[in-house]
Amino acid sequence: MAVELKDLTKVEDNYSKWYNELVVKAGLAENSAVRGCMVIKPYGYAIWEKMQRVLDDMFKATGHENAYFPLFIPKSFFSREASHVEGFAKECAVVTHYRLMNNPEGEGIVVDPSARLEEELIVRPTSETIIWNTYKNWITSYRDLPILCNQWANVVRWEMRTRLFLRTAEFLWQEGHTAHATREEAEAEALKMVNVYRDFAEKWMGVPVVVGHKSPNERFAGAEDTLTIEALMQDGKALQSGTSHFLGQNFAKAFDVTYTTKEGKQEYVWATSWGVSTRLMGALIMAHSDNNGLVLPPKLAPIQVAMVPIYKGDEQLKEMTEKLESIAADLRAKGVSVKVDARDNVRSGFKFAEYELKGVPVRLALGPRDLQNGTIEVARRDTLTKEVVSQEGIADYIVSLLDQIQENIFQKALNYRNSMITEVNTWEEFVEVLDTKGGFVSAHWDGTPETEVAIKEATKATIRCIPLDAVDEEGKCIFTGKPSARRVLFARSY
RNA sequence: CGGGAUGUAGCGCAGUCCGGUUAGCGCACCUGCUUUGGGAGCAGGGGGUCCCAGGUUCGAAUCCUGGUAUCCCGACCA
Repeated sequence: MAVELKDLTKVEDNYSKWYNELVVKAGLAENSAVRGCMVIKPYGYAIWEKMQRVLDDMFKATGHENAYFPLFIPKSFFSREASHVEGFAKECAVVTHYRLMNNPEGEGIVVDPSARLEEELIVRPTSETIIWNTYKNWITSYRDLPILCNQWANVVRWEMRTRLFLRTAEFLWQEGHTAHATREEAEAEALKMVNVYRDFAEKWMGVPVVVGHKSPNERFAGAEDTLTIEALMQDGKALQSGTSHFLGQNFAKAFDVTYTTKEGKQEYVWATSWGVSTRLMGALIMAHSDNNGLVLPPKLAPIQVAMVPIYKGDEQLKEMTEKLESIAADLRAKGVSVKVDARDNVRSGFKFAEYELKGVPVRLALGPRDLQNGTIEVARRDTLTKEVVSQEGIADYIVSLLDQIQENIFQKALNYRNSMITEVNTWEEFVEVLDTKGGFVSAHWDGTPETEVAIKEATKATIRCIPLDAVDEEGKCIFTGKPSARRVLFARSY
């Protein structure tokens, strides 16, 4: 597998190609025979599995349970919440028939026209409606609340244009759906979960994110408030990486979900929903990769340490491999995932390049010279540096090195991200920064949807979020000059 | 759905304009020998409904008509 990555460039369309090439060549995923859908290959899926496990633990630790709801949603459920259906209607896959038959007029198989469903089924683009239709049966009293459920599932959104991991017609995700007795409790839940996402992105993926509110234009269809984590990619575009919605009583009203309070009154239930998807894989790839390929944070890397023997002849191969296996055993005992690569059909230089492409954080190489000196070569993926160290205490050394790499990857991304938040006060500056530098632009906005739309039409930039930690600051909208109370973050985005 | 491009071996492509040997190249794959501290070299070998259907022709990967698929740029993207 000879691999040559093109230069990583900041030029927008080249970056797209580069990204796509990287995803395919690193063995993460590929386009499938089905339009807009992707095949996640074992190496990519291993990363996703690790993400799943960590997130799942975080959900459990915050009191949530897993459940599963149907893939198909009756059309009538789907249309109960007006703004919800409006937001999703244009991208739904619809099941209309339930049977095939042999083609009576020739070869092949055709849809049996007599097997038309009385009511069409929507392949879920998100599960609020089917879940709230179910919650109706689960909730009668304040004693039934809160309900804190999460679902791991696939969903389908028939997008016009798709990109591996970032926007695929089918994608994997988790969606949490909670029901609460009070507005305050539901709002706190939405905030709690967006902070879980922030922790996961920063501590596990090494991707710094800005947490904030979406503007009304960018809000989830059917939500009263949408909280988001926004990450910045290396080409200066933002990526919405996870969202947590306060749904108010919209779905409770649409599905008539009420409960009896302690005082015996009937009240509508308050709701949240929150989700992250395989899009996080895209964020992981685009936040850290370099011209040699992926750079994976140790905490999510399927292989944390790759070991490559340097040898001549079978005897040396055996000798080096044995030594490496014994070091590997020490590392495995400390919970490190290790691959000893004793393949004899590719040369060591090839293996080096391959593990770099795949983003393996640490590579060890052991040759006759090392065996004689009691040393081993340690190469870091994040800095692309190599050093020769003693085999003495190597396992502990590697364990702490992995921590250092995790931290370094995050710091590097954080420094970059911080350097890419630019405050501007005039329209000219705003346009200039977007066109030349990219990244987040912190600017005043008059708070109206009309202005946001106009800015989007003029520059393709949208409000990524109104940061939670935005300080109150009097200013004038860069577009209309009307008064504004705080800055918001604009960016071009995926 | 608009604008542009492409479909030839697992992948990437040449050949198509101007029809004519047995359809070719690189990578990958298989065999052998030599190599091995950063993507090995040499020799040999296997693999093709040239996207599909129809037409023109003595003869079509190549020309014509229709279909279809994919990609890029827009539109779309809670």
